[in-house]
Amino acid sequence: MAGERGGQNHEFSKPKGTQDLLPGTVEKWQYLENKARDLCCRYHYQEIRTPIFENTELFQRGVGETTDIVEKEMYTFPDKGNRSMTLRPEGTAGVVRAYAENKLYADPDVTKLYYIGPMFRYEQPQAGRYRQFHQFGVEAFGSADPAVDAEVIALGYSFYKEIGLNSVRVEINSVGTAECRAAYRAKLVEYLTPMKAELCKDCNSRIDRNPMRVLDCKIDAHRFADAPTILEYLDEDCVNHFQAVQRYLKAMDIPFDINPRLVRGLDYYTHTAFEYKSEGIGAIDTIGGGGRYNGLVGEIGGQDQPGVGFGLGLERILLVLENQGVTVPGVEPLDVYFIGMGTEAEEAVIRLLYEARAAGLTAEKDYQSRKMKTQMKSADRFQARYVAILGEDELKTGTISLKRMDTGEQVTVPLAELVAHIKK
RNA sequence: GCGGUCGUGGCGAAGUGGUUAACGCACCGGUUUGUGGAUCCGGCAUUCGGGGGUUCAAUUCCCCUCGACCGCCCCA
Repeated sequence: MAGERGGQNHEFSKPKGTQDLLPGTVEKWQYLENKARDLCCRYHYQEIRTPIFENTELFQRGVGETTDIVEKEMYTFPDKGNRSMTLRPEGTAGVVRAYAENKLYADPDVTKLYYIGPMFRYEQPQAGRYRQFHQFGVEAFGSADPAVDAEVIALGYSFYKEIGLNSVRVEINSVGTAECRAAYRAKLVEYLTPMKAELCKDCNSRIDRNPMRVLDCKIDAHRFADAPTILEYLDEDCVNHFQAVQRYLKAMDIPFDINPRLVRGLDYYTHTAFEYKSEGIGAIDTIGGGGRYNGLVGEIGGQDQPGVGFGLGLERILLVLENQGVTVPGVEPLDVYFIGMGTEAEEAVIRLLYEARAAGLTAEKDYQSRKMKTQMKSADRFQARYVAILGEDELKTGTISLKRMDTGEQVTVPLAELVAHIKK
């Protein structure tokens, strides 16, 4: 699990649904972040950092007024100028805003961006769900080429593979254009309405709000085997686009399943919608998702440009990694732990420590006036490769005792050779 | 927003309506003065999330509250 146990019997405790990432855990985060950066570099995506909060209206318009996110999950507050601000609930809206505001569409090439950072949604926490969570996401603007859809899907897929997650499934769908969706929606409502009385309460409310979601209902799903699918209502362009994406994925040998009922929770998607799924986080199986959003840039106020991107949940990835027993690098061991015996030696050790660190070694000493035996235990805990001991004898001769902790062998070397001896 | 389970020392974890709240791990100290990872010895919660109530008496019973975990909705 990514977070730490919380103590409540203190004056303050962390806000519900948030986590303190302590030493021992942050290394895993750094590992994921480094992998993401390296991968983005190879795919030729560049990092963008946008504000953690934006004008509320950006999300209302960008994400969609009728989405769950906007209707009930946003952290919205007035600032001192009485402007309504919102902690970003997802990454795309802010990046699109920055893209438009900074006129990045002037770039003659496709603009390929990535981000890593916290997102906020006011929800009831559970396994794999937090109020502050973190996403690694990419956005590519300026091309409607289905090859970009495929590249984005491939980038996410590669990320999972490279961090050691081999069981990720890719599901794709096409949600068409607004026009295709409207036609499909009408048909779907037509299909569902006669059976309305037999459907569960949730389904009934969803028929009006978002009929495509009804098909996903856990209670009634079995009744909809013969329901119309969006794929039957795609126009020629949409079909061509969708088929091209599939061809490109096959060309890269990226396995995927078509899920005609895949619906994403954000209103802005057009054409391609996809999710990455995995077992191992309790009731939740989506560890990432994305799609194409032609029209969103124009909606946000820029010169219209097509776009496509994804967002991956880092907490969820970490949970899956943990459940699948994938190990990631931990704390760095120490090259050398210094022990000084006596006031004079202590002072010399201060200097040696400084010099060792300047020379590139990972080095530490005791700061609690503990006796030597205890300091040796510390060195052991820190997995120090060497312990360097300086006492009166060594001071007199300008040497230092170096003990190799794995073999236990100890040698006395001239001070001048200390660093070189440890480095080899 | 709704539902379930739970809340004892740094961590894991027992426990009972009533004088000193097991145990394990970790940590600290010691086993004579400058040497770890083994053993042994000793130390380590005036207190059982917070508040209120019942009772002669509550960590143990009741209520409220906060929090954690899990699930529903929906998603990362």
